[in-house]
Parts: sequence; structure tokens; C-alpha cells
Amino acid sequence: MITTSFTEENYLKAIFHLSPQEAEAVSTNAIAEALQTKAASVTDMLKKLADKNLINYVKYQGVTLTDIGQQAAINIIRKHRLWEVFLVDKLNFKWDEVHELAEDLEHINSTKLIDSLEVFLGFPKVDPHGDPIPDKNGVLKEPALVPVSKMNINQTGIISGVKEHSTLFLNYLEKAGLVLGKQVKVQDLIEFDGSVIIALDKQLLTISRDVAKNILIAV
Amino acid sequence: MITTSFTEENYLKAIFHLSPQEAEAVSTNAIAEALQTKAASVTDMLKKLADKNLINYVKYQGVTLTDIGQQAAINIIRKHRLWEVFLVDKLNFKWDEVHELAEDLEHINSTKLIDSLEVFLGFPKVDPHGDPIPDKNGVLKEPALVPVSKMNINQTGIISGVKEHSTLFLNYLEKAGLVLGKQVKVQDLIEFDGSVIIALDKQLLTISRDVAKNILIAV
DNA sequence: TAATTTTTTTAGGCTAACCTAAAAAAATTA
DNA sequence: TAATTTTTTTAGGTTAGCCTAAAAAAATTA
Repeated sequence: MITTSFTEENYLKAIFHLSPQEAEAVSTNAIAEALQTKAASVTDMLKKLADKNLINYVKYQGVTLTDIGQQAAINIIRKHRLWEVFLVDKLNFKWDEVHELAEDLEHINSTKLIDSLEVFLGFPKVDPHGDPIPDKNGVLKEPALVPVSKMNINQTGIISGVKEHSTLFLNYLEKAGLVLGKQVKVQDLIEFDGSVIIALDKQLLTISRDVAKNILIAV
Repeated sequence: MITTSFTEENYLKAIFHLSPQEAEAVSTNAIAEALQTKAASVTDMLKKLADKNLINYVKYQGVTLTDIGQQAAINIIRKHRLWEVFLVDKLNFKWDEVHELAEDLEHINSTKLIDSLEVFLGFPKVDPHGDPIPDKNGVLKEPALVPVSKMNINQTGIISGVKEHSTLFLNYLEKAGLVLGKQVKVQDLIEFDGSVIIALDKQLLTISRDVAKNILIAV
């Protein structure tokens, strides 16, 4: 078993999240931005991760995760999401309060702890933001969700996930009544700026393109 | 609020645990041994902690915690012990499996998390080893327990705590039936090597001086 | 009290993860 | 294709926490 530092784990997770479905390489700059650090620091770390066989790295050509690296990333995501469920279901945190704390908890290293937590929580399938929880074998089933921004006029669906996890965004959703499980219908699309008029609880609500891109719907 | 690193917190905790009731200074070497590091490294850290006003440090004269340092230490201990209760009560860990994991969890920094955990656990008074849990104001009530080694012949009491938390020791106790809540009676004291013969469940059992020193009794 | 031993500190180095500034490569635009 | 811009890497430096070896102080023993 390879041991990974707190920091290395954050890089692996960032690369995973930045990887478009399979294959395509992630750029140094993209990682730097995601981790709020500098490109030079990223290059340093990429060399280290490549030495550990966690990523495939060719100078100037970005990176992909190796199988080992991907498993490591998925494992961290598993921990993150299970802790989020714990915080919301057991400790009564709100869905907009758990992300940062889970960023810390996800680095606690104990298979027994996380597997026991999963049992204790009753094998949840998704976290409080609708993201699927990988099983202990690292199998992650991405549900087929579409962002509101890709829906058609008159199409109906259930809010089932969010792409952005910041307190600011989730707080806004909460206040607007845009929470998981609600049914929404696209009433109109404004081509000019990409905003969308949706029907929610028989009321009409306009959301910006940015918001529409970050709400995921099961149609 | 002063921020403390993972490492600084471990030093504060070590100093706290090494401090004989109030006042008396802790030596550099004692800290080095407790933390499995070198005296030179300890000196480095002591300077840093003194700069942060967490300890009173005079060269060559050992250290004591300041009020702020003591509060910080107690807070870490509060987290450690609450996590131990969580692991045993909710996740079905054994009392000999929780110490190392709690050493990691205790550094997660969130007052809201730990206070919510305390509520969730029902405000436990002691951890799985019988150690008292400080309240959120940092008040720690040490119960008046005596080690078996200090008991008199024919004296009876209830096993209410342990001084040593290693898996090795706790495992031994478990196997011998020496668990929290059991009544024991001192049958005989062997002056030669300090071992003690105790009555447990109507059976006689001989324990070494080392073991006797580490089992705490409410008499 | 002098000599010796033990404890503690200082001096100087190491590594992980970060940084800035400069150089090199790749991508874009003219 | 040449010139320019952007991206990425290299070079060299910083800090936290650790180390070893040597020096200094304190404690112990003779």
C-alpha cells in the first residue's frame, strides 16, 4: 500500500474532479487554480506523484491518473461523502455547512473506520448533495443527471444533485427552495444570457446560467 | 484565537499529560521520550510555543503550560475522548482499538463538530477507558481513583479507569477479565516485586506491579 | 570543591511543500 | 512562417519540523 500525504491526496482528488470522463489530460494551470496554488508548485508535485506511479505525467502535456491513482482518489471521495452524510444525518448539520469539514475528515486514514461508518449510516447511496458514494471496492456509479441549463422548454424533472458545493451557492438554493427532491419544470429559456425560468411549487423563478449549470436534474 | 498545528497540539498534549498535578515543570527529555523524538527537536518547538504564549519556558528549567496552553491541551483531550466514545458506542470498536485513531481525529478543528458530537453521544462523562471528558468550557473533573498498587490488603473497589492506553495492555486486561465496572478485592501484596494477588469473580489472579500501577479503582 | 556525568541547547543540515523570477516550450495570431 | 502570447518548467529561496554533532549548563559523585 502506497502512503499518501494530506497534500498529495488533495492533488489526486483535484485531478480526478478535473478529469473529463476518462482519458483526457488535466493541465498544470487547471490544477493550480483548483488548489489555489501556483503552477510551479504543481509541477513539483506532479513529479512526485509520477514517481509514485499515481499519475501519468509527460512534461508540457498534462496528467492523467493511473489506475492506482484513480483508486486512491475514489477512496478519498468515498470518505468525504460518507462523512458528509454523517454530519447531516447524525449531527444535524445543514447541507451547506459540511463541505469544508469533510475536506479535513476525508484525510483520516482507517479502512475500518470508514467501513464501520458506512454500516452505521446504513449504506447510503448518495451524499447530501446527491453525489454517489463509491463502495468499499472503489466502484462509483455516476447517475445520469443533466444540468438545468441543458433541459428543454416544458421538460420536467427532480432536483437530484449540485455541481458546486460552496456554502454561498447552497445557501442561495436553500433560500430559493431549490433543494434535493423538488420537482422543477423549465418554463422558458432566455437565449440572450442563458438564464432559465423554471416552475417550482407552482411559482415561477428565474435563475442565471451559472446557477442553471450547477443544478442537476433526474429527468 | 491562536491557531496551532497538528505537531504543536501534540506537544501541548504531551506536556499536559506529563504535568504532575499543577505547577511542576516538565523536562525536555521527558517530552522527547513521550513524543518519540530528539531533545534538540523539542527545544526548537519549545521556543515556538513560548513565542505563542502557550508555555512558560526558561532555558534549562523545563516548561509549564500557560492558561491558554492548558485550555488548548484540554480542548484536544476533550476531542480525543469524545471521538473514542463515538468509536466504541456507535461504530462498535473495542476499547483497545480506539486510541490511535482518536490521536488523528482529535486534530480536526471544529467547535461545532465536537459540540454536536457531544450532544449526539448524550453528554458522556467518561471515555471508554474511564477518563473524564472535559466540558465545552474546558472544565475537567478528575475523579478520585487509586491505582491497584496503592490499595491495602482486603480493600475492595470497582475498576474505573486505566492509566495506559496501548492495545497491548488493554488486550491483556480484556483477556484477564479486568474490564471497567468489575469489582476487585486485594487478597495479598507481594513485597518482593510489588505484584498483587486480587480476587476477581471469586477467582484469584496475580498481576505484576506494572499492571497494578495502571489499573485505577474507585474505592 | 573538583571531576564527571547527564541534560539541554546551539549550530548547521535535511525534506516537504510552498514561493518568485527567469527560461523554455507550446499555442495562437499576424 | 514569424512574432507574440500563454503555459509550463527550472532555478533558487523560504518555513516547519525533524535530525546529528558539538558546546554549554546543571546535576551528581568523588
